Amino acid sequence: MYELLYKYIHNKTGIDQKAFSEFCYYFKLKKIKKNEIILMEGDTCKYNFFVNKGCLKFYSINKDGKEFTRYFAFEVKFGTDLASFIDQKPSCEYIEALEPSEVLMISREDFFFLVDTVPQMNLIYRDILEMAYKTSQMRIYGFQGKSALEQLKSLVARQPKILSRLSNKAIASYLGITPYTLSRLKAELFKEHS
Amino acid sequence: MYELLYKYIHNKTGIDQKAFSEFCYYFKLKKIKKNEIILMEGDTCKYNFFVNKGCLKFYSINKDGKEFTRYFAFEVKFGTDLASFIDQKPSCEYIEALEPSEVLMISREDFFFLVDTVPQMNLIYRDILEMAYKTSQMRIYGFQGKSALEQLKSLVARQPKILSRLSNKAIASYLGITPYTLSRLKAELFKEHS
DNA sequence: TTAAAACGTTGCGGTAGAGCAATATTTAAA
DNA sequence: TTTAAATATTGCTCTACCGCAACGTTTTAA
Repeated sequence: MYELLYKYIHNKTGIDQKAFSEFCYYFKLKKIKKNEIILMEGDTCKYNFFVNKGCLKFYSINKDGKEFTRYFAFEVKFGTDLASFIDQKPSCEYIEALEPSEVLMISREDFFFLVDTVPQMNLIYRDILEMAYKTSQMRIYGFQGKSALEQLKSLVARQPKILSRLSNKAIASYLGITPYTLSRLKAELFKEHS
Repeated sequence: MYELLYKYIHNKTGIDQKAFSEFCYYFKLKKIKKNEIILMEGDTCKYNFFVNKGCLKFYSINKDGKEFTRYFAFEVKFGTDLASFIDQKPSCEYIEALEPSEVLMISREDFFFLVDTVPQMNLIYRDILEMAYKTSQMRIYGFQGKSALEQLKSLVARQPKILSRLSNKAIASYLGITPYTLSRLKAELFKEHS
């Protein structure tokens, strides 16, 4: 149950099993059905989620009812609505499982208790903040001024398995295009590769 | 010289003049000419800049030679390429003065010395990190799926003076559109308001 | 003060992507 | 296993924005 989380924290901090076992029980296992929503817009995000299995989609819905995905969290990744989690104020996004999933969840209170008392968890939090910022920057600089086809190519380059694992709808909402356009782009990509 | 910086830190932390005066001299005044570039892409960003007067533009140039602006720092704002500043690795962006400007600059070494020794500066750094993240999120969620006109309107709503203070070229590169399109949108905006 | 350079506006045609509709394919439920 | 529902593909038309070109306006520098 805690193997992946241990591996994750060990890789980032060099923690040993004994130290890990002293706090890992703060993380609770939760099974999530496909398409189950674990955070609604407007609710306060009370947990940080570590994905053991499956995939979470973090997205918002704009005034025209269109979905925009900020982030997919696959196995061995943390994910939460940081702004809501940190300040305990209403979230602007939804979190939903795209597959039957298992997460290790930890409450804000417990999480910050560990951040303040376990040096390795302090490092992990710092890493989470830095990655969150860098990921945001990448989305701004990496996509701006690029055609949809170029964006798709760079997504595939970074995460080759993503195309076969996620639906067109999900990927399109991440790229900010329609599923129609994505379908056409995939056809083009395939043409180039043959 | 330090009035604005004192005001800024006082507002965020309640610091008093005496405590402030014990470390403010770590910030050095620098005057920057219009169009002067104070960070080049590829160089390591060694300083954090607090704008006393004028305006800094933070932007990158893509492979087609097009400029994309991430952030404008006006008076009473901090700005730096955080990723480069934190890790002391090559920057992906340029920093340039859009007006004759004055900044208070502090080196990475001194900055983190203060963050680690002055509680109020620790708070300031946390605030900078959080704002950087939230600003990024706003750019992703606030712009995606919106027409250029809607983006322009929300920019004007947030910073009404920006249209008259900055050139079309600067604003267009922030919105990810061409100056031609911006010019046409401004005409449309004006039509609506009459 | 004046000439040159930079910037802003607008007409025009071109293009990427949107979105409907019709069909094919996959997935899920009974 | 069969059928319904969700998803994917593709032709067609439409629109927002691009980008050139030509012209007007403002800024800058000598």
